[in-house]
Amino acid sequence: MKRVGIPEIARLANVTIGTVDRALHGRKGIRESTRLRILEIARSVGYRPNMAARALSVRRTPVRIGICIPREIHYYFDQLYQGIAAEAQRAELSGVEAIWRRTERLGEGEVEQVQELISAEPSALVLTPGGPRELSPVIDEAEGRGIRVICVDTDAPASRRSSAVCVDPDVSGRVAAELLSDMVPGGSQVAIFTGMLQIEDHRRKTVSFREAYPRFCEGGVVAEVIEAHDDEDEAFQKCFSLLERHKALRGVYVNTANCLPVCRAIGAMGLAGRVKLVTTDLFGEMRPYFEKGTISACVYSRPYVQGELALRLAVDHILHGAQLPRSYLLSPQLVMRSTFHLFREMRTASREPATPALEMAAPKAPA
Amino acid sequence: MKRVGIPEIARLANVTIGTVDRALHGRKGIRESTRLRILEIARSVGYRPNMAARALSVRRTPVRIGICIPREIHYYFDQLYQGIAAEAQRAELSGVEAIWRRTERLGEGEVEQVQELISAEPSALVLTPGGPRELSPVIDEAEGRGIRVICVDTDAPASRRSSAVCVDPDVSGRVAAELLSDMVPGGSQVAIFTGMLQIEDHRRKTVSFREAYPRFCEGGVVAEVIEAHDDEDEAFQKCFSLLERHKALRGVYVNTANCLPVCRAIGAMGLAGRVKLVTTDLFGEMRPYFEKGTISACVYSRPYVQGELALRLAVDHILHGAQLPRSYLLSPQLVMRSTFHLFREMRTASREPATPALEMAAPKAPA
DNA sequence: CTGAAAGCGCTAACAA
DNA sequence: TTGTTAGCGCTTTCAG
Repeated sequence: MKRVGIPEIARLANVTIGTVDRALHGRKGIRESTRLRILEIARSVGYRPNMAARALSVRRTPVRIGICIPREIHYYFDQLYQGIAAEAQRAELSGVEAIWRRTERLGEGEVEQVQELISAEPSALVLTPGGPRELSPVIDEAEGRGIRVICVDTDAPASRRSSAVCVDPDVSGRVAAELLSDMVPGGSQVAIFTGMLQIEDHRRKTVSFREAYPRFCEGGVVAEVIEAHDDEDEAFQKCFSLLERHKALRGVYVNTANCLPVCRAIGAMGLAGRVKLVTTDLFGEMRPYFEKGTISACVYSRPYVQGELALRLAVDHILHGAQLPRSYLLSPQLVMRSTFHLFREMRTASREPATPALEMAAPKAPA
Repeated sequence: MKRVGIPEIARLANVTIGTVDRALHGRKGIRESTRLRILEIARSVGYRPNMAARALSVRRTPVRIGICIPREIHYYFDQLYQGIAAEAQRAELSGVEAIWRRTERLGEGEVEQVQELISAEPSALVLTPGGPRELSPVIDEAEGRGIRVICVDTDAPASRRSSAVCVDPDVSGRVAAELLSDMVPGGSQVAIFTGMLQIEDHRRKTVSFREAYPRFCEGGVVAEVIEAHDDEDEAFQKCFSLLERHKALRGVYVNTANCLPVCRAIGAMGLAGRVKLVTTDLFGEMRPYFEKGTISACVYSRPYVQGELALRLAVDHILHGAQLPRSYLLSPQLVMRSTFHLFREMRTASREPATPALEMAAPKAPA
């Protein structure tokens, strides 16, 4: 029951800690017989190494993990940050140090930042490659130097990155199509609001929705795909005129964070709840539209969870030697009126320090 | 950029490490002026404590966490086990030891097991209180001895347990109602399949569904509530005759793991996809019914995540002094045809993982 | 009030 | 082949 360490094993084996160390780690310079004897003793007393002591002792090159992610966009990357930071704090106990570089926007100046990170010689890098084309050579260079690169949220599939934690945009679009088709009658017309189709993420969500919707909804038609360029006024105007143009419209899928103007336009037309709305991001300002039933569901990529997971993969790999999956595909979380209040993203505004949350959860007040 | 420690601060401040320690920790026996001076220096050099060293230095009593959960039921508790075990393995790095006690069934002999765990004097207990009434005094005793008790999956709200990680069954029933009402026309009749209404979890899901469904679906009616006692044949028979009795039935909500016979009955009647089916648990055998569209959605409590979270709360509390929320309410995960393949539960029925290796490889030095 | 010193359990360099 | 010893950065106790 009591925790025994190397000194105790040494005592039991009538040797010194040096010898025990050699035995336990398969080092050279020890007779096979004593090694076996010591190992047997270690096993019989249930020896477990004290990792804190080890970390403290071996700290020649500290374990460092470089992180390069953008600053917030409608809380999205802020959630990603908090997820990574929460996990990084935990890893600190195990002697892991996080080196942060945050870019102003997704992809902006990331090449330079990542190169800086590489020059710090970390054991791993966690990145959101905004411009996979430009970044891929840098990623490959890092991997060439033995730095494991883990992409998070966005991927650089053509690079040699070791792993990627993402929600597949195709799945995101498809499940939105499935949900929406479940909520409208057969043959219904629906529309898509996106940001810019040049953006990989927007394009793929849009394409997979278009492709999946008619399969899920017999006779269903995607009447329009509208680019609103993540501009509030533009989105409102375009949605408003869309709804006037297509009186038969039964559903709208918004695949950017820019859903509020769409909610407002639908509300202004008195169509809240009648035109089914499926959105993509999740943040505090959406609350009233969940409550009123304007938003029927949200297909959310859970950046907080992705961040935790990405850093955890890195740490588990470095410290435990765990294998890195080539990619780690998460299911998006479906958020609805009955559940939105349970998500940390809904506690907006207040810059709370990262709670020890693996998942979104709202601590409720003591009864 | 370089990491400075207490000795370095001591040098800079022309004091010894003892004094720096006093300043940093607000201990008594230090002049206010020197304390401020040291604090200022620490801040300016960006002091971050070395957690490994602290852990090593301060830990006289090893950190143990007792865990008492049932063996698997349709993979559910097996997932819970794996979640806890995965997190426990990680925590091992930080010197946390897990003590396991698994009961044969939920609540069966748990009092004895937990009492045994208490006698091992752990820092925390993670439990699934199957019989909250009998277990509450034991929980209270543990808390009285300073052992933090964290309930997972099921709660013992009347006890003095420090925290509980759960999916609220009311929310589960409510979101099922919301989903189903979104998928059927107004005024639709639906039915509920449950296990036994004496079981708290079944009852609450059933009640909240009944209460919520008419609110979400105008004119909607819960035609029947059927207890199938988690018996396959009984469920099939009852579902079959239900579907014959109510030709107008548009949806079914199954709130136990016993959904397969319902799927079969719906299939046998040629109603797959026409009668919308919302289920509750998630396991490999459900795959074909997701693929065929028999199951429209699954409201899943993610025991794996709950397990990870519960153990993590315990560890973060003990090691980092993080506060324990009185309850941690998770949102259930909505699983659909487009996403079910992304869940670990859909992979082959996994056996218990082997006991962790005796010795971990030493952290390898970066190249 | 402040300094000095002894470990925590482990690794690693050097001695024997 | 084995033993000895010096730390890793921090907490803690005992002197001054």
